[in-house]
Amino acid sequence: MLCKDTVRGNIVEAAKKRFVHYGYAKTTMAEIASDCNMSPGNLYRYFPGKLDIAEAICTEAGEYAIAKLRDVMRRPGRTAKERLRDFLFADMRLTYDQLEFDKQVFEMARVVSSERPHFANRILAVNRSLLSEILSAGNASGEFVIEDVVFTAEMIQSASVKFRYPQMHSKLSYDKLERELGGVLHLLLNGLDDGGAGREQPVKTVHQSEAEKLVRV
Amino acid sequence: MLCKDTVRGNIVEAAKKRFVHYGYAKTTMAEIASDCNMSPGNLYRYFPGKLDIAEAICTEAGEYAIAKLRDVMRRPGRTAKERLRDFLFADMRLTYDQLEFDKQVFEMARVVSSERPHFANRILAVNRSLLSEILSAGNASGEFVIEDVVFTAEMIQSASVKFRYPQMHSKLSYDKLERELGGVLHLLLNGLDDGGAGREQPVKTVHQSEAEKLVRV
DNA sequence: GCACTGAATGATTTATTGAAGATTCACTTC
DNA sequence: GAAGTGAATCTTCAATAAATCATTCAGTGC
Repeated sequence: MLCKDTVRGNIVEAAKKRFVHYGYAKTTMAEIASDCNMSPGNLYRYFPGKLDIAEAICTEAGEYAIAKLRDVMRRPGRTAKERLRDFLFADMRLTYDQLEFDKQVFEMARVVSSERPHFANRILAVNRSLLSEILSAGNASGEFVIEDVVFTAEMIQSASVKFRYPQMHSKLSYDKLERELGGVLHLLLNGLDDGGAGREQPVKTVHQSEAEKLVRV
Repeated sequence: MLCKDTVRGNIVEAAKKRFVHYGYAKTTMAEIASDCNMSPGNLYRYFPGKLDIAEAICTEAGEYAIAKLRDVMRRPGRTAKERLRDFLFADMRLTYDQLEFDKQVFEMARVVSSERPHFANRILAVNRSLLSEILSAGNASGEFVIEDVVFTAEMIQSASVKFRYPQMHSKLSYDKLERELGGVLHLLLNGLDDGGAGREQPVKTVHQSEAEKLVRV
């Protein structure tokens, strides 16, 4: 959180209120300036443009999320597998809470990541570095035997894309998403050819028949 | 492929030519009708509307893709793992070839799957049933020990979402996608805690440093 | 010369409206 | 009466006019 006492911090706070309440597109620079008791022109002494104010807000939110994830990651007394699970679920939860229920925040995030692709990449890279940390710890403890930790982190990101992109969330309830992430994680951890002993997945023949009914394309 | 001799088949063929050449939006019912030497009104004796003609075309394409995947799946003398690999790569390749290079086809697919969500679900369900077949064969041969085959097929679909949605293709070259699918597949097959012996992944410290440089959010 | 103003500028968005297109239906043809 | 017509209707699209807005900059006050 930027200091509210600085002019820059003030602008960010004022803009955040407007963006969250009315949306990015519907907020004008004049309104933000007016909220800060200054003229529109003066905003440009502190930010190159409107988009940069939004980016600053998103950066703040990103930092908050990273901090939260670090907390989750570093809870004591957990195995690397548990940490990985905690991390992926927390990440999904953060995205879901931030973007699923707030149209305006979603709009802002969409604009920023489409106009500033670099921004989204940076977030993804930080996320990957945290994942790598977990994997390395798992290597150290003997739980994992991973040669290329960063590559593997990238693959975990690829496989969990569905749980980090809100466009996909739109169709699925949080419960459904949790179930799916659980299933994918299980595969990622154990692979397809594990022993199969002590698995919690029940055999659901209902699914089979449902799927079969649909096979008519 | 529908029979060209039926009126219905004729309409589909004429519409396909137009849609592929000029795009869905830019093609008018009057044009399709004219190509079939009939009046626009008469089209409605054979299809409820324009969208249904597009859906018929997509269904045809879907059937073609399924047939191709069945061929790939049933190549003799392959292990279940190899079959799974073949299947996922072929699936990605089909999507890529059909949608990545043809703006018009992509437009049609997008319209149909957004206006007729049911359609996309059916395709996905068929795909899943083929996946299940592979997994069951793997169970039978002892390669896999999977309790709930259909659930697992669903999870494989979740984890490979990135490789079946063309929106995501936009940013990545085919080579990059192949590399990623290879990596994800490796994880899915072997899990994170496998022995690590005889792995083909080289340790690429380049990645590490690249990622680290970005970690500045 | 640093912090700021506010009118000027040019880009973008919104509203309006005329045209084009999807769909319907009363009617014809064979 | 099954197959087909084409003008009528109602929706959607596209062009453009009007307004709004982001951004700039010459100028003000301290």
